[in-house]
Amino acid sequence: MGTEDRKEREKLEMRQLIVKTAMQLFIEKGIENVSIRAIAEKIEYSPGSIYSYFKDKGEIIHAIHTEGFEKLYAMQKTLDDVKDPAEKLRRMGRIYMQFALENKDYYDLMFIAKGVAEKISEKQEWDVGQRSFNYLRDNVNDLIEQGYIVNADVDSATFAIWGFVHGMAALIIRGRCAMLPDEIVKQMTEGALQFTYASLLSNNK
Amino acid sequence: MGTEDRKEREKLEMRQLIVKTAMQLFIEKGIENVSIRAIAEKIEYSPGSIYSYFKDKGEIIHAIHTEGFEKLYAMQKTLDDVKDPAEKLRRMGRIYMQFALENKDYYDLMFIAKGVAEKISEKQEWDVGQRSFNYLRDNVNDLIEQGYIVNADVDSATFAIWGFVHGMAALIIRGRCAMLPDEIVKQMTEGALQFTYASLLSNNK
DNA sequence: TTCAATTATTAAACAATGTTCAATATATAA
DNA sequence: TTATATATTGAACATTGTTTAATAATTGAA
Repeated sequence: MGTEDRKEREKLEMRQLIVKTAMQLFIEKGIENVSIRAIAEKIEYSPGSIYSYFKDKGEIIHAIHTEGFEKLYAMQKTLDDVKDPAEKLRRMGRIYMQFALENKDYYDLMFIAKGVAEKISEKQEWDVGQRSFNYLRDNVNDLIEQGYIVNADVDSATFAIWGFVHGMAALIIRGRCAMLPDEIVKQMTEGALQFTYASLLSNNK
Repeated sequence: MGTEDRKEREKLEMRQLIVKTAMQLFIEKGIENVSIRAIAEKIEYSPGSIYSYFKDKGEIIHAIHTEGFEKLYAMQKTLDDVKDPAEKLRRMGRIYMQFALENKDYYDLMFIAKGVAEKISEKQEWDVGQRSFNYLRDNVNDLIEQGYIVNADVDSATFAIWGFVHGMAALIIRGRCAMLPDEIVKQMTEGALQFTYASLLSNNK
């Protein structure tokens, strides 16, 4: 009897509906301004019903968070066939900033928001983030092996590069550049990327 | 009659007491887990009373935020008599990271938390932050003039350097390095600082 | 000192939040 | 059709930030 399969499928569809709706509202009204009640109302269920599908609000956020990492990794994978690690690094930086600034709500959940990282250390679900981190780390390793980077261990260099792009993204997303016109911020970001990558990648290769 | 002066002084003392108590609780229980009621209880006043001294909770947070910038600027000023801009940059980076990691709650409010930056663009109170930013920017300008930095405009380079240290601080403070032991993170941070500053500062001066 | 006016403080109330749970409705298997 | 399992509900709870009318304390003048 396939009714159990169907039930399971329906349960999954309901979960996806909740996550999708939550994300819509997050983008629309800001992450903090979305209540369980608002999500419930939009999908025309009672608030209590959501708790049959998610343990708590954090679990919904965590589901979106995972979705975000899938998106980011998919964008990174488009660089698979870039051979030169220096060129790959430059492109990765731009892709990262592009993802962050075009998906501010996802990025916020993934790398900035509180109450998400805690879940991560509980579960083993950092995997999905680790995958993206390793994609960068592997490339930094190539950079070192091919002499583009000297006098640095792979982890320190990776952390530096990640910190650099994350820092710019986080400052912008959390409004710490709000006193400057958007256009200027854009120029500064591009200028910073060029300056930094030109400096970090030794031309004495 | 000096009673008005006294009243004003008392009002100020009360504000300071509220801010001080709020900060204590923030550090103790985490910023999100501190209610107006909890602050009121600790100073043995009614919750409503606090609203005679602050418009809303955000104004309390903003007061702490300003205090944090005073602290940071004071630390920056200890580098006033460092002549060599390269050495000054290296030290500034370490001071920044030190401030961030030893005052995580202040740093969070100043550069990461939501609902604080909004207040800033309302008022003209970004000044206090601008002062710290300019301290870095002036030094980057010196670096350019003295040939330590080439092929970069001052704003892009400043944003890059700020982004770099902020990125590392924010990742650590918001638990995105929590899967690694503290000791490793510390080493990576130090390694990243060395690697980055060595790379950014041209030795072809 | 006494009294009116200003100021400070409080307690209660509001609306909104996340979450729980007994009651109800629905769908399933016999 | 009936009994059992599942899904859904709506009301309730505790907690939040904030407002406000009532009360207490303090002030300056008579």
